[in-house]
Amino acid sequence: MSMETEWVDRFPGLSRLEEPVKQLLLTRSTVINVPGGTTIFGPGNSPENMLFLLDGTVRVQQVSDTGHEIVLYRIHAGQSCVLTTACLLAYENYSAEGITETAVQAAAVPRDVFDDLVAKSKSFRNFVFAAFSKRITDLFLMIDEVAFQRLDVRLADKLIELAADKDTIATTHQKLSVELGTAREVISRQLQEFQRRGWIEQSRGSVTLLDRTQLARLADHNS
Amino acid sequence: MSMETEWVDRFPGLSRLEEPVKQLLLTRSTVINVPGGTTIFGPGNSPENMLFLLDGTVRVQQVSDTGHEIVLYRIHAGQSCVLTTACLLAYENYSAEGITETAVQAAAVPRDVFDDLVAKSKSFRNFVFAAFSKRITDLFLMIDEVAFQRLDVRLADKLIELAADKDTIATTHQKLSVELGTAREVISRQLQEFQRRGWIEQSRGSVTLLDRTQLARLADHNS
DNA sequence: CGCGCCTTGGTGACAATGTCACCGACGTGC
DNA sequence: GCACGTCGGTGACATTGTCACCAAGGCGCG
Repeated sequence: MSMETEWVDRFPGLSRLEEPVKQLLLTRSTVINVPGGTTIFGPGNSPENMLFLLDGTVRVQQVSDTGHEIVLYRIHAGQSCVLTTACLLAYENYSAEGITETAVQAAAVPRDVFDDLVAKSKSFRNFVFAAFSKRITDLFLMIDEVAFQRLDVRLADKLIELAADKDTIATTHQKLSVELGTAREVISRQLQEFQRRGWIEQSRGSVTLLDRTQLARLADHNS
Repeated sequence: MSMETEWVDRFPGLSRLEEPVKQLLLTRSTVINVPGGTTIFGPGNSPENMLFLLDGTVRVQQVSDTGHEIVLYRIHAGQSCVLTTACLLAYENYSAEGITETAVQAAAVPRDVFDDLVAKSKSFRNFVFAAFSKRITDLFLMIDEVAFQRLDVRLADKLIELAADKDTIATTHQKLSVELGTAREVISRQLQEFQRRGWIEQSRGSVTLLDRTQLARLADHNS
């Protein structure tokens, strides 16, 4: 019970909203649970609700008409799908899709409630615009990286990001190539080079970081 | 006089707003004129107003910390700087800058008026969110192009875009390389190849399209 | 178990693109 | 005329992308 009545307070960006706004969010939203590996939205599959992620992560990626894939960004617990949903509402024909990477718990807010909140609460407006701004500046950074950053630097950076607090990443060369928008062979060669230097260890379907310091040094060098 | 009182009606996205909203926009905004080549916003230079472009174009580009530059998008007459301005307000430390490519006439709307309009008018909200969505989907497309599209295809596409209705483009290889986020030498080689095929003609500081059909065929082939 | 079949990763050859160093041609200001 | 900066050309080389193909591991199924 307390789960459904207090999720707003556990949401970093929303906890400072006015009390009536919180109540509106709580009473008019539905908490949903989605298993991992589900496609939440994608081409021809627009969601009718705005989602606020309470737990889990959603991966947003894009399939090019050339058949290539690239991961655009991730939505973590405490963030909202506002922009993606808004995009879908405005432009049907875009190719990005959102996939749950883990089991996800989210609060679904209907479109009209969202519009109502934007109209009535200045702090909610700030929250929404801040989310948009953050996303756009992140996309700017991503364009810069894809266009100008060396691949070894980007891979080292991505390995550290994916490892988080663990030392072993359960992933394949293929998945890593989608993360960076490159080819599987290229990832294989770079990982071999990292392994040759003793920075990582590989086995089928997993990469283990041995020397995080050196990886970080490479990643930060030109970032 | 009629210029200052009717710009809202000449603005495609705003002409269908409610009458009171239009009045608010007109009375609380200032029409400004800026010469070409001016940096409207950039690092450490946040504008305090939202701009609605009445005439001219603004080029938004980014300087990487590696020294590379890339053009992110352009704002044309009839569009607004909403998102760029919003971004600047939220995150000071980003590296994009906006430069007027021609003499520009714009309506400047103070931040509090903008906020007021978002609160009061549903159609204005739709206008703003549509602008954000369009920008984000365009950035998605750009990431796809930078990551996966061949350079000859992108260059052919860009040449056609820059030519618009004319046949001769006044630009340098250096500027074209910034448009695509690549190196000047690469542009030089590609243009030589296009010239060898008889598709274009070059002279110092200008490119003339001779066979737009072939260029378009290359550009559309994988787009 | 043996047998397909898919996934995962390795490899070499080659193409496309990026980087670097350097050059000459052109234009501008003095 | 001369110095200087901009513009574009060139060759050598490094990095990255593409393609074709291969071998090992895992999985289901008779």
